Amino acid sequence: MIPAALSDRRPYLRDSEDARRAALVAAVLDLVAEGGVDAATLRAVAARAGVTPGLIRHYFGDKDGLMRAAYGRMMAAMVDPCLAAADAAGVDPVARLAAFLAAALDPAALDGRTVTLWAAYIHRTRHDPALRAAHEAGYLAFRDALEALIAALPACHLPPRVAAIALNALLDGLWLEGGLLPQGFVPGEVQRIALTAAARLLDLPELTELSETEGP
Amino acid sequence: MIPAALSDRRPYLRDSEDARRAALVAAVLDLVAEGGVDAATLRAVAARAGVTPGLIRHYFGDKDGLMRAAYGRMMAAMVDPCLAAADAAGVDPVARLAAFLAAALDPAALDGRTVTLWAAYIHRTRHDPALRAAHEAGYLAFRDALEALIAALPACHLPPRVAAIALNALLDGLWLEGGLLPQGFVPGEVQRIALTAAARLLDLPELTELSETEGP
DNA sequence: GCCTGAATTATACGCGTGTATAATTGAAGG
DNA sequence: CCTTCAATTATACACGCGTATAATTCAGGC
Repeated sequence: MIPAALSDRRPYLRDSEDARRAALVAAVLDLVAEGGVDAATLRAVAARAGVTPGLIRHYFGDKDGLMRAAYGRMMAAMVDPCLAAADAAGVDPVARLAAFLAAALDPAALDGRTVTLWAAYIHRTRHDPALRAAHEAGYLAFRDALEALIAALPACHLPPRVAAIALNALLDGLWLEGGLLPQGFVPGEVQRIALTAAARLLDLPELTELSETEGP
Repeated sequence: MIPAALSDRRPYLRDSEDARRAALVAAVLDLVAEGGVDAATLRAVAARAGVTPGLIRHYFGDKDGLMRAAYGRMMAAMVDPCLAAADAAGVDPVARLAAFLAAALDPAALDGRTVTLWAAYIHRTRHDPALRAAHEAGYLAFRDALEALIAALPACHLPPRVAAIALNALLDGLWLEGGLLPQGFVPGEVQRIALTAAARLLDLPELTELSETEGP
């Protein structure tokens, strides 16, 4: 046996399969957000996850498998908090909608990192059928949730589908602009605009004061 | 002199500097739209433009120079038609706005190719200062034009800045969704939703019939 | 009618990539 | 205690990339 001091072989550390998969996926998302898809080379991913490139092949088969897993994780991280916020807001339809909107444009989600990450994947969704399916599923889940929230509203003069599409587009656009040009808005402005515009689209009384109920 | 039949050297064809730059930039945009940024290698770009990789270096210095030029061209192709449509619509503020909106969501602009192209560049705008400046300039030009159109409107209960941001976000989102999920909408639906939502946001009478004045 | 110089092509280099396969490690079962 | 097998690392390979530089071709000035 070769003494540790003389062997430059990387120490052999075991871990659970779940932990390894999670670490590798997290490394991909970090790298993509920092330097674009190009930065997420297998070697860089492995280094950040503290393992060796071969392990990626062991767990994900090839690079496409890794990227697909990372994309699924990203979509969940974007959509789930909004659904959870609505559910946590109780039963009042207006409060539920306001909570959903506020969560969608939460400063954490508005981070340019997330937008960059999302954009970096978009072009792949057009050519990779698996990614495309994941994209459509996530997008429609979000829009359907929005449509359900709108349908539960007391009075809305627009068909729920139309209102959901328009409101969803408004959220997407604000999320995009807020994430890409953070210094173009004063803090909280993006959320306020979303609530104002949503109120006008849906014939609702002003929603803005609802979001300011988070006192210290 | 070696007979042409024996020389496999590519025929030497001269062209103007403008034509060469335009051909190379067009080749970049085509390739990026088709296969993402990865597909736009210097060799592939040169082949599509009918030249040799060395020419790219001659005209653009390095790959970054090429990509910057292509980005500027893309932004102009997205923004200019909207400005032109508004100017061509005469002096009525409402007609001008409707024309601008319709142009922004024109089927040609709504092509998934354009969205893909745009997304493919986004992550670079976060790290490349020159691209970032180009992005901000194009974005703000668009939004300022929108704000000017809104400010000229007869009555608007929203501050022009807020209305412009919201409407711009709505356009961005619809453009995104329409381009990425074309089969998720019936033809013309995206434009109709944009006009309906804009009318509600701006306290305007319905705008939808304005876009249907294009009879044969 | 040559000669200069820009436009264009050709070739070579070094590097990093994804993939494949072999070598090692350690834990669990008999 | 030994065997077995999955988890992990190490090494090798072939390829395409961006860049650099040298060789060619053509047009215009003298």
